[in-house]
Amino acid sequence: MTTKSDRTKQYILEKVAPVFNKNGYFGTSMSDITEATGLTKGAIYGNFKNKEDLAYYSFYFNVSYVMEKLRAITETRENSIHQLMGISEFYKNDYLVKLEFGGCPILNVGVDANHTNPKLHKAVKQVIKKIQGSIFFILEEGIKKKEIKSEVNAKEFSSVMFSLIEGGVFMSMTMKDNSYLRNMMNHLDNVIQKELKN
Amino acid sequence: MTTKSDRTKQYILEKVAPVFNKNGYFGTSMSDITEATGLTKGAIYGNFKNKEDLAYYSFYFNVSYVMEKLRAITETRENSIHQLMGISEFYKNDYLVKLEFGGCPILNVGVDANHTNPKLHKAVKQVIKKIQGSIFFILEEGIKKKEIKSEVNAKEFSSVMFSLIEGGVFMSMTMKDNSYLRNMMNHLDNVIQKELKN
DNA sequence: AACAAAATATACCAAACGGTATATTTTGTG
DNA sequence: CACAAAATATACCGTTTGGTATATTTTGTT
Repeated sequence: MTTKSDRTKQYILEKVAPVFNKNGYFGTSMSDITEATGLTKGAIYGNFKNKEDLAYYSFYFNVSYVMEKLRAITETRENSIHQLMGISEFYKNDYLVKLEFGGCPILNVGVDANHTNPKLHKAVKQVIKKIQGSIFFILEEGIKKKEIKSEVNAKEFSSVMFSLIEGGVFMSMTMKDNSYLRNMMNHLDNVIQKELKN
Repeated sequence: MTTKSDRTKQYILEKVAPVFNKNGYFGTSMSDITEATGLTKGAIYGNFKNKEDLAYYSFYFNVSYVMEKLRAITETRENSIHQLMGISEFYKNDYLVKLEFGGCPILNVGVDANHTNPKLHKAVKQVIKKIQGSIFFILEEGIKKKEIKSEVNAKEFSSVMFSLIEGGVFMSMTMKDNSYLRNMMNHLDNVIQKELKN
């Protein structure tokens, strides 16, 4: 059973998470937050310890969408090559539509929190490690199943693949031009076909 | 002849530009600025119109280092392939050393200003266009001189190459791990050799 | 429907914010 | 070295900041 507080917490995150994602930690004030939610400080501070706490949960709220999508892709496809291509496809199509959200929370908070908020920065690092770990796992399984060339360095490739994604996301977001991310994912597809596929 | 004001302006930028680069626009307060410079508000506002103005010049101050380096690389090398490899080399070696600076200003301000500061955001877009334009020019010249395959899409490749760089920079900065950018530049070298070189 | 507990609103706090008017000091020139 | 102009420091402004104590309302249970 969900309590009133649980529902309000969720509601607040829904409204506030995109604001943090767009404006950053210092760029988001408590009055931005009360305005976005239509609630008062009493309600906000009754549900979250402080601004940092709220930013922290907002980050995970934002990141959960991507995490869920990636999980779904890797679960519904058996072949490792198809899994990797699925990720690329996601960023090529679905992802850019979701940019009303304010772009990639990993990128945004990664930059925003790097020199200013150790707790948030640590959270970003953990999420990156987790996603990169998932890619690494797909690669290793693919090598085992002989779908992927045995000489592929899974650690290195997972690093490059994630960097490719974030690079494309940054450029498309900043330039307001989808072609950057699309070009990057086409490039990734090409690399997968030529360098990975057995 | 340089006036006192000119010298102070330069001094302020030297001290303040890294602070803006690290902490972002809202994360940098006027007291951070007076503290970093050892000057008072009177001196700051006597030399810059306001905080935004200072952030604007700080961005160009930060970006000038990279611009200068890239210019030097393309000027000292004749062959287009060597020019591109030179850029990769720069990011692999020199660049990571300069990270005390607070990372790539294009990345940082690109993310920071995107939804909060149109003037700064516009400045970032212009710088990106300029650098990407330089890469594009190298590619086209290389194609003309038959150093680069004629079927290469220069527009697309310049887009991918810049995205590769920023992706690697973001990951290395966020993860505090040089290998991301190094892996990306190795990947770029590989692509240049295999897909570009005639 | 009563009523305690939980949740939200109101009213307030000191501190910090960006910015300015003015006083003081430093600078360069005759 | 005098002296006006330029540059910097000081003192202050109203507003907003994140946060809290308390009053009021809403909620769920008997």
